Amino acid sequence: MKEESFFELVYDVVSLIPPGRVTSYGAIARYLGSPQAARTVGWALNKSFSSAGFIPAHRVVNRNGLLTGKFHFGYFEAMKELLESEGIRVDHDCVVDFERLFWDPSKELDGLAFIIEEDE
DNA sequence: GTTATGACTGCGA
DNA sequence: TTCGCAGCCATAA
Repeated sequence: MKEESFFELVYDVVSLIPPGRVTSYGAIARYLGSPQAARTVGWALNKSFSSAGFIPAHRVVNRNGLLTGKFHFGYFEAMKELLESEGIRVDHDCVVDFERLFWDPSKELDGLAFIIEEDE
């Protein structure tokens, strides 16, 4: 069963991001096997608003820790407030201590009984 | 069916 | 240092 597409996997990974943590599009994409498919990750999140349940897309930022998709949340401070609500400090649309809060699925989920990457 | 775009990333000049 | 281009997957027109 792992017929899930790249698209579906994004939802799974993003949904697994623990509160107070953030990750990058490239990290997710890399975990899925295509580090350069980060664009698709962002695109998936864009649809997440009208697709799957709630996707903590606010925990997903670009490699610089910059809230690049903030303007997709309705208003610019929405993403920031969501992050601060989880204890993540955001300064000028940039995640503070981004590398410290960085949550890498290929690391955190490495070895865990995840849903994908185990169809063999 | 093809073409264009998108919340990205990495490398080259 | 900054600027520009190419690559990846999926959706929309």
